[in-house]
Amino acid sequence: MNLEDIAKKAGVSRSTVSRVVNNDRYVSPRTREHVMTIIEQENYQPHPAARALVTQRHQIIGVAIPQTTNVFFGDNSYYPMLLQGIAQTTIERDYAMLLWLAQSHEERDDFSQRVIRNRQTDGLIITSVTEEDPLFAFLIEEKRLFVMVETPPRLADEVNYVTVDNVGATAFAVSHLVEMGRRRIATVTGQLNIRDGADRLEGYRLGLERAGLPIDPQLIIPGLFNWQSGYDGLKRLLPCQPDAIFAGGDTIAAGVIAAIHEAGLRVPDDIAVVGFDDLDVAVRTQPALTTVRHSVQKVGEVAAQVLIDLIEGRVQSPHHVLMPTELVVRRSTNALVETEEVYPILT
Amino acid sequence: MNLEDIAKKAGVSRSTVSRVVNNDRYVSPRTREHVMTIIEQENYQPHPAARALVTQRHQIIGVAIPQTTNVFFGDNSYYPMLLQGIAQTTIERDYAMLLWLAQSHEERDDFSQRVIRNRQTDGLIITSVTEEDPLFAFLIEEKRLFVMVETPPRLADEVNYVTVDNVGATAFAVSHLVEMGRRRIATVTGQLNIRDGADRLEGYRLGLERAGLPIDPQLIIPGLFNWQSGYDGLKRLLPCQPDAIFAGGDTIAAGVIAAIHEAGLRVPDDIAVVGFDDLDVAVRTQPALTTVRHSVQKVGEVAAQVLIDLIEGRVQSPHHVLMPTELVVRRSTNALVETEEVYPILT
DNA sequence: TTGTACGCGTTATCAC
DNA sequence: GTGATAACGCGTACAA
Repeated sequence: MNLEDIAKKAGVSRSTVSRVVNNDRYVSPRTREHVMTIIEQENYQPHPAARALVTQRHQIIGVAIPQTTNVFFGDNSYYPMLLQGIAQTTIERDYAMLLWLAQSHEERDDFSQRVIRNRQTDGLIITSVTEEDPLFAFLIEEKRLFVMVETPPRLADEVNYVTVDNVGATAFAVSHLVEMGRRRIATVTGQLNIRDGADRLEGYRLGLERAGLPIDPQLIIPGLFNWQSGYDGLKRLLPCQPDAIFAGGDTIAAGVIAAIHEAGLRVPDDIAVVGFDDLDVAVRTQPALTTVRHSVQKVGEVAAQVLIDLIEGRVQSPHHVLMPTELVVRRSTNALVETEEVYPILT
Repeated sequence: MNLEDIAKKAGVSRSTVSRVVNNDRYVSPRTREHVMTIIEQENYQPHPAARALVTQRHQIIGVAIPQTTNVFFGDNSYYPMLLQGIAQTTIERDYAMLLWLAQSHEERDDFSQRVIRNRQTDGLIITSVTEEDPLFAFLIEEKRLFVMVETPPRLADEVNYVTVDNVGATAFAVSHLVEMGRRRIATVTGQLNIRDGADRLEGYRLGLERAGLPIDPQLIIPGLFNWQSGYDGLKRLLPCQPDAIFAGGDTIAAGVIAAIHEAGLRVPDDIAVVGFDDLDVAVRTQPALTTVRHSVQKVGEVAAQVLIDLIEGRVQSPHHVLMPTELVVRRSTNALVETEEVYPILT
């Protein structure tokens, strides 16, 4: 079934059917209705490839995740939530989503090439890009349309992105620890070559500075966004006797808490813990975790909206969005809290 | 840059360039090499829509996950692992992956329609389909090419699928509990309208039967594939004084273990626990979890291989694959085990 | 308001 | 081996 067939059945020309399909104004209500009946009766669908060939639009957006396997499906619901958000928007806007998952670190160049060479998408959403990632460089070089879901490693004012104020939110979280009477505040970071990781470390420093506290390099443990880093990190910190830990992510925080318990110490009495992201795990630690909440799903939604708006020329490049965050205070920093107290973080 | 342009630069016809691009035999080595240089020099890529229009192939496979949001990104790395496996194969076979994520339960019909009506894929991989899922019915009705990654809810001998022997593996796990001296073996199941959930319950029954143990309905708690179900499930089981729990999934098992500890009991001394899947969480419970291991990632890989083989006519429908499983014995059932012992499960 | 005619970039089928 | 040429199914100026 194609335009021609429908046209014949309806006794009109191909163009008229095409107009009906594309909601063109110049069709009389009668013919429109008539053609519509035939279309529905025959369950006709325009052929996407034929349409793409002439419009040069595919109604598909790509999502590229250049992280290695273990990060993607590690103990970590970040990517699924992001994808869910993107999916939401694509459905609303009648697009489809092409997903690119990197396999191993070694094939990074291969992966980038593959994503770039593919021409079946109208634009790209990318995340977790490290500074030296070839994908980023290629996209810039080829002048491709893309939106990042974190602050770009460079060219921040030329690139489209949607992110949260990692620096400000972390500083706010650190201030909270100070308010709770903590003075030896340590941190276990996520990957520092990912912007989110680096920015949170910067926020940690900013928070200490604002409180007039010194920055002790011994209290800064670089890690990855996973449980093990938190666990190992705390063990390394113990000799320095910290009274609070800011973890670069909630899964890190979960590892930290496990290690604190294993050392026979109590949370928050001996060491308070703050995380970032408010993942599922945050309400499941013992005690529940104080953390910075931001909706990863919402970030995904907005990123897809921005990308599609760019594709359809509704907005201009570069386009930047900063999503709001809030501090969710639970018992890992304040034993007196009922279940949780939520404070908006102004940036 | 299109075929025509390349042809002009190379001083040959469009057809010749096309032959070079598609590795046709009937091109002399000289011309092939010559054309190749131009192609690489111009960084030429055939336009996928134009190609799809004539070949009726898109080189894209679709993946549809009709589960609601919370299941997809819940405390559960099943889907990410599956996607990673599928991605691996699509990259190897030079395909791309279109991902469909359902939003809410209510829009299930909408979702199915959307997946079905889209014509940009050459075939579909679907998972977590409940018996009454409209997607399954639509796919059958429209005679679309698809592969399931679990046993189909019906028409099992007509539908392509890749799965593990849930029944046999679970029975084996239950036998292991019996060998360890357990007699009051309870279970907390996953969704019973998903085949994996139902089959594991059947395996539980089979395992008890083989051991000559009675089946006590009070010891069977239906749940979902999540932590909370395990936690709540155990609380309901406590009055029945079970000495072992088979959990329908590892995340359920993690919830079970947490609740056991909260009740002041010990694992495995008072209650032994077995899970299914060997997710990351399995080595992180206290004590580490005995579980049925099967590579979800591998299942994804194979499912994509089967689908692409079907698309390319390398194999015939219906095609069925049963993936191997093994029992990983850790301390949640046997306190004497060093770290783990692995036993293949023959089916 | 409707129809005609052309082009989008390929592959496939012929001649040569 | 190579080169014309006809599809593939659609959108869209332009003519009517």
